[in-house]
Amino acid sequence: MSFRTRFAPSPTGFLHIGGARTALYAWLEARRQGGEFVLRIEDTDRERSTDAAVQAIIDGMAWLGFSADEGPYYQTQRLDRYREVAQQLLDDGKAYYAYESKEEIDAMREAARAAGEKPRYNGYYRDRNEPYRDDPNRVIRFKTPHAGTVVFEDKVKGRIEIANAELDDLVIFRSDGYPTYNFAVVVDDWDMGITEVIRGDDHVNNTPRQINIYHALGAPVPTFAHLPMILDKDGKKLSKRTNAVSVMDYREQGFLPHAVCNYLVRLGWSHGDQEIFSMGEMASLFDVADVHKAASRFDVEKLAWLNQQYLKNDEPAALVPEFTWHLQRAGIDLAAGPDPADVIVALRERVHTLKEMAESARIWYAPVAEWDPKAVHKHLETATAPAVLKAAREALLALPQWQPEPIHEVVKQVAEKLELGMGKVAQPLRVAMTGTQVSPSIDYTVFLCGRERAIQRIDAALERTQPAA
RNA sequence: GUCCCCAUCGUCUAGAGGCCUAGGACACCACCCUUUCACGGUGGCGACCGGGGUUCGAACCCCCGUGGGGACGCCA
Repeated sequence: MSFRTRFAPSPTGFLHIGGARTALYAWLEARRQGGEFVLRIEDTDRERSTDAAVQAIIDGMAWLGFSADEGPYYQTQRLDRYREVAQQLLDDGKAYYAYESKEEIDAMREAARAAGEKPRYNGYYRDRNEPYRDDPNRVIRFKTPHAGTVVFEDKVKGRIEIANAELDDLVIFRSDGYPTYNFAVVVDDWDMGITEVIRGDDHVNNTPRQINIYHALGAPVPTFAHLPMILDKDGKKLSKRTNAVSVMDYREQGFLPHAVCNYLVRLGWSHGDQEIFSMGEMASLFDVADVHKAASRFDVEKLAWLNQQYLKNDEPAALVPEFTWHLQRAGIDLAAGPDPADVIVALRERVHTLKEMAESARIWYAPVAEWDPKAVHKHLETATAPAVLKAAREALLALPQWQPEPIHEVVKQVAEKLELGMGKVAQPLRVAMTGTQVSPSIDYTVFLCGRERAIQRIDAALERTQPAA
């Protein structure tokens, strides 16, 4: 049978970083195995599910650079099928109706806990064979075997064993007529021919229950791979309050989708000492079976480093669309300045994110916002600055080709002509162009201003110099 | 409380009994490069949770402890 896995989020919010990793791993695994990756929306919780969340999940995946081969399927569109399967279980005597109220069940759990046991349903209606009654508390419960042990070989966790005695008769159909998660997943994964279930390890404890249902249904049991959690920097659960949790938050912060995927794939998995993986390499090298068992912490610093690696090594043109998105977000008028690809070349070694890059780029799209007094004092109010600026102005005006290389020559020639060090020429020019003493290399800084704007800025700077004594 | 799982530098990890004086990466520090800021280069700091076994030999295997996480819903 061909390999099939799936990503099955419940649409109750954005695509968070943990879900993104689960989806990525499942997608990667499907790629390597030459199988399919199915998207299924688990929307049986009608209260919390929204269409907007479904879209957010799909958009998040698309931004990261992958998508489902099949689906999305919606559980709410498969209700008849769940009813049919539940009825079958009822007919086979493998499930039964139960009528306890919430309060009664709470009391049961309380009693079990008081007795030092796991809080469980006591199976009151299990073998009572009472006639069906139309009761508002009516649910369908699954007959979990009393004896025996469920054992499964998890691809990441290894052998996991749980005694059936630890389990109780779980509800598979709620009183509102909707199936519960543990039942719907099994029916879905069976119907959809899923051969490998890849999901978060908060589901390990559900797995034995689900395996019992597979058995009761006579369905083939898929293999399981339970991924450890992602923790925050302090080893705590990722929370909305203190961390960026939505993948789109990472976009907002200026990270490249590719860098996020690369970071995620290295979180709990490795391939020797390799740090940088193209999507293609990931797809051919990644194997869930090699994923770490322990949870790992999210380190934005390393993500930032990875992001810069991509900023530096990607083709600038390939970065332009995402960079443009940030420029626009920063309220920068693209028409008022240079080609974004040139800006990328100038800044990619100096920033870690596209957001920073957009901020730093502002100087070439809008007027100098303010003159740093220290910069002005140190580099403009000097004996040599006026001569430097005048010489540069003249040479730049006459320059046949407005390109970084010739501009660099101009700077060199001015330095030679006035018998000054490069710093004595570059710094005043830099302050003239930017109002600060920090910027990319002087040739690019001038180049990106454009000739007209560069000359204007030199004139403005000249007014701030002190007349040579 | 009960059950399940986990445990190598601050962080991500390599390590599948001798190759380990424990390797790489991020971060940090120093130096070099340099027209600023960076990039880059070189070097440094820095870990096998504790205790028992098994073995000629253990980061790797077993047991106990400790610590951490997860689950115990008519949520998924």
